[in-house]
Amino acid sequence: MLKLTKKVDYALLALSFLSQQETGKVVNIWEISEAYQIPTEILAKVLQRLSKKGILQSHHAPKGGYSLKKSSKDVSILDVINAIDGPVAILSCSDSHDKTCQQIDNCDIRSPLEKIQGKIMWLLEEMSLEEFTHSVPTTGGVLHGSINLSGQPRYH
Amino acid sequence: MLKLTKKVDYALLALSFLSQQETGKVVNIWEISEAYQIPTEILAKVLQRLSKKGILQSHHAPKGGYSLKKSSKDVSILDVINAIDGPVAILSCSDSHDKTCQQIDNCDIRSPLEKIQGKIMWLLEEMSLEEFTHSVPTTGGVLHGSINLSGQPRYH
DNA sequence: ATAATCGCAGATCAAAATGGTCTGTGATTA
DNA sequence: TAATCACAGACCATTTTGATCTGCGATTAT
Repeated sequence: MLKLTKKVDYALLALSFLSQQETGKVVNIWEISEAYQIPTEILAKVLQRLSKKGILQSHHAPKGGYSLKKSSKDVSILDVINAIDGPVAILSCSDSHDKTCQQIDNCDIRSPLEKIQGKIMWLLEEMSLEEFTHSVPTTGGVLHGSINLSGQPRYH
Repeated sequence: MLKLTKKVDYALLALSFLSQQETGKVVNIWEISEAYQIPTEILAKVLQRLSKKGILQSHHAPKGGYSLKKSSKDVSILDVINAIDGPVAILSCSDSHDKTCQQIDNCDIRSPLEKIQGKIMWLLEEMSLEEFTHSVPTTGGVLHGSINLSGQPRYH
């Protein structure tokens, strides 16, 4: 299904939490897990990956914890998904060249779907953590402001 | 992960196959399963759901099978996903009101992500089966023609 | 009318992905 | 040097998904 994993949810929640602290504030796992009722062990793994990918800075000591390494507007949802789940792939066969797929040659669905995937990635890249801090006006973004040529409903 | 299920893949392949036949042509499961190496039993289920949702017409008899019920340009990817997997939900908690989610009140990620979900649904609704038949020009759609305000790469 | 050919339906099993737990290690600082 | 924190990897549980099995029901050609 077209669904985010819980780990990504946890990551986003944690990052949202951090981006609402005073900048540079160091927060430990327990505080975050407490705030959102997330099991500490799994949150630990999630935050580790985020720090490996340069999104968080870890402070490995008593009174330590994690802090944001970048400005919240420089971290996109796509960055987070990439850090936690790896690259987005709508199709299971879209990673380079999947040997198991017999019908690459006569597969008509691949390239249209890759087009959609590209657009989804772009959407995810457009939105930054900043949007999670309450007071941000509205999303902006091309799609939002553009004219709906389709005659179809827009869902937002 | 943000991935389509195999069943949806199968459905799209089958529909792509059907939309490339002469209109109204009746094709049975075996032919499709043969063309793409899909297990017949599971393909059967997939096609059944598509016919329940009014995308396919079933012909329940010898020399029977399935045919497209609508024009391929009137069936969107979203229609197919809805028929096979049920409604798209990026977040596990976004179906009406999930009791298990303790922090609905202080959840900052929900509404921004629902916004993204809406846009994804719109993308999926914009693309029809017609795009799978080779000779179609290019996608059209608002996103494609719009100006990229972001300064970021576009992925397509 | 009846047998062959097709789809319909539900139960059930297998595999994979994900979520979660457990145990122990290593860095830093009070 | 002991307390507090992150780090790391193995491991198990759960859920989702994919696939299979069995039997039934509709339609048509003979």
